[in-house]
Amino acid sequence: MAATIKDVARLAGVSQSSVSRALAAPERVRPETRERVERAVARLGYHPSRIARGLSTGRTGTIGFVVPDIANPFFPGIVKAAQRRSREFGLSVLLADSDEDPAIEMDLIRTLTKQVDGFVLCAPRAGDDDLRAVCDDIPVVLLNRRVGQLPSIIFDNADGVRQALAHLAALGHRRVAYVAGPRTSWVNRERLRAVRSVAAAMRLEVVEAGNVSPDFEGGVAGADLVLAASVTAVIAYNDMIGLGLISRFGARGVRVPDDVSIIGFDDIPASALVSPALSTVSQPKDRCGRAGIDLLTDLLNERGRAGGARTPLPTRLIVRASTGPVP
Amino acid sequence: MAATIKDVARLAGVSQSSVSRALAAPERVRPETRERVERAVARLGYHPSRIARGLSTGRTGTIGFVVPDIANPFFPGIVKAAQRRSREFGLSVLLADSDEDPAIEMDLIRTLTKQVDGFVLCAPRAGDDDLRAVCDDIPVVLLNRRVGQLPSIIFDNADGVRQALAHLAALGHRRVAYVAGPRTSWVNRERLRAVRSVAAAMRLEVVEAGNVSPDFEGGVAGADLVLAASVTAVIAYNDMIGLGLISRFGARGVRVPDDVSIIGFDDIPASALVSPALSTVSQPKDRCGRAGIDLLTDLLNERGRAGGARTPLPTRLIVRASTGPVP
DNA sequence: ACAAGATCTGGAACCGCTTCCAGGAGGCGT
DNA sequence: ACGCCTCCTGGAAGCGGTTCCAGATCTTGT
Repeated sequence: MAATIKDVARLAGVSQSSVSRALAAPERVRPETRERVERAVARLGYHPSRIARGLSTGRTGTIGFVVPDIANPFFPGIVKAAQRRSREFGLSVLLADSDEDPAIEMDLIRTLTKQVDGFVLCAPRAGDDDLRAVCDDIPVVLLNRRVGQLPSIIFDNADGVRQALAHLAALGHRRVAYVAGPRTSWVNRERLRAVRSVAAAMRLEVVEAGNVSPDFEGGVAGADLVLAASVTAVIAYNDMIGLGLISRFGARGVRVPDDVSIIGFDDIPASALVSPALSTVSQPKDRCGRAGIDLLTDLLNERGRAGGARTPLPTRLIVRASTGPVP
Repeated sequence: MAATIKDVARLAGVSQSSVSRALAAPERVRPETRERVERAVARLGYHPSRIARGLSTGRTGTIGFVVPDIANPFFPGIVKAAQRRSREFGLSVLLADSDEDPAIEMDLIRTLTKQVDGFVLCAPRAGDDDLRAVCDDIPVVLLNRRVGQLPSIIFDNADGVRQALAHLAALGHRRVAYVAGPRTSWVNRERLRAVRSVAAAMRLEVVEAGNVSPDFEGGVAGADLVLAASVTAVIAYNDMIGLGLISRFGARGVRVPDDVSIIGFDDIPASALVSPALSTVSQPKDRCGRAGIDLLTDLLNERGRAGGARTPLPTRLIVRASTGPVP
């Protein structure tokens, strides 16, 4: 059906090897040969079979991208950036959604291992040891999580927390709540730790509310915890929780930001659209996606695990309408 | 490195062919042979190489799934369902995001054609002829769009519109606006046509506002068009526009639903969370994703283009807080 | 007990490409 | 004119499976 390298070779009147070379390393064949091959390729509309190439080179030209939930608005931005970057490298992205289930996740990784050159892994729930095991088999870049010295791309959570607390402190708040996400989440632990230490340094009082699930419902539940703690400001583990807080506060007659200020994390699209718009710590999702692919391709090319962990990506506080002076 | 079929054959003391058979068609080998193979497989942790299998069978075990924008909350649900279904079939899904660009889209399709067995294509912007051309090369299922007799999965837009208008009519509305999406969108044309014919049948007056872009900003822009048309209810091409309408109405002091009722399309997650919550015509995204994969696998198995187009998936009006009696 | 058939098995070709290897053609120094 | 090097080229051996084919073994009917 489709033209193969043989057809090209025949039409160009050269050998298969020459066609292969003309395509892969044009400088290694005579200009005339190259031109004949190019003409034949054009006439036949030939595209080399990635499968066959994969079999002989051991490279598939595909990278696996695992996310816990593509419906979580935090991820699409990252995935899109990663895909764009991959396209520039001529790589394809095999996206896998683990449905937040660590078992499916490892299963997915195992079956995909055979058909990808490496993984970009966003696996908040998997065990450290599982991840280490995967890394032994195949190049892996971790996203939004650090495990030992494994290559990873993370955001500067501590600095994000610092910006958020400085903002609140400047508005006169002295007592703030942190609505925590899942206890097992590496990012949650990072943010919690940062909240504690930064608050201590700034002489702010901190109360921990939660853990709640990292979604709208979690925020709704968290709102009541927060109200019981009589604080004037709250930092949420993420924006979905923040949105839940706003909604529930509204329902309970608590005004935002007059009675209580709210800051989220992630800057998901919806945060800019609700009212009041949610102040949030934004993370450069596109840079994250790009950096993940870049680091992985480094790993793929220079066998010598290029770089290992990278310096964290900067975060930035976006002040919107959900934060105001202390009442 | 990894075990190959040869290693298994050696360890089991049988030939490669027997190993292959024992794995692919266990009933075609003696039970004893099968057992020896199974033991060897287990001891070696052998998994056949999909690449190699692909080369000799011509099947990759991967299907391409193209969406215009994975960040559009309409798609993740569909993609997730498709992925789950694919997993059941032992297929992988190669997700590609065309960034709403028809050129990238066709490019993506062309490069992916070599590495997938078929496509599920959600391509609202591509030309009919381009799509037909793709279908000649490789099995394709279209999503949310009908092109001639090409296999496709669509929703029952007309019935959705009917439910929406019936709801509004029951609330006493006589004059409603339709805020149209992109002129080139097949779905928009479907909905527009349905709005016209159903409204005529129900003796409702319809004014068309738009076309606007199918996002929040489009809704904001559409709101002013709607107000200028002095209607008491509006149907938006999709929920993002609906959310924009709600927001802009709020900013202009127009109360929803007291002054004007709003119905969207798609039932994206955010619609349930805003206030007032958006009434909307919901489409079974999970069934859509599943059906897409099912239809494609049918196509893949029975060469004879199984079924062609399917009957539309049912839509359902979800009444929330954005619709009320005519003022 | 023997031919005919059904079952099972191993060898080998093949899928489409890359890459190693050996050899021919041409350029250069002496 | 000779040998040596470099540059190109074609042949062939893989990569790891599947599958066709022919032969070996085992049933079965008579």
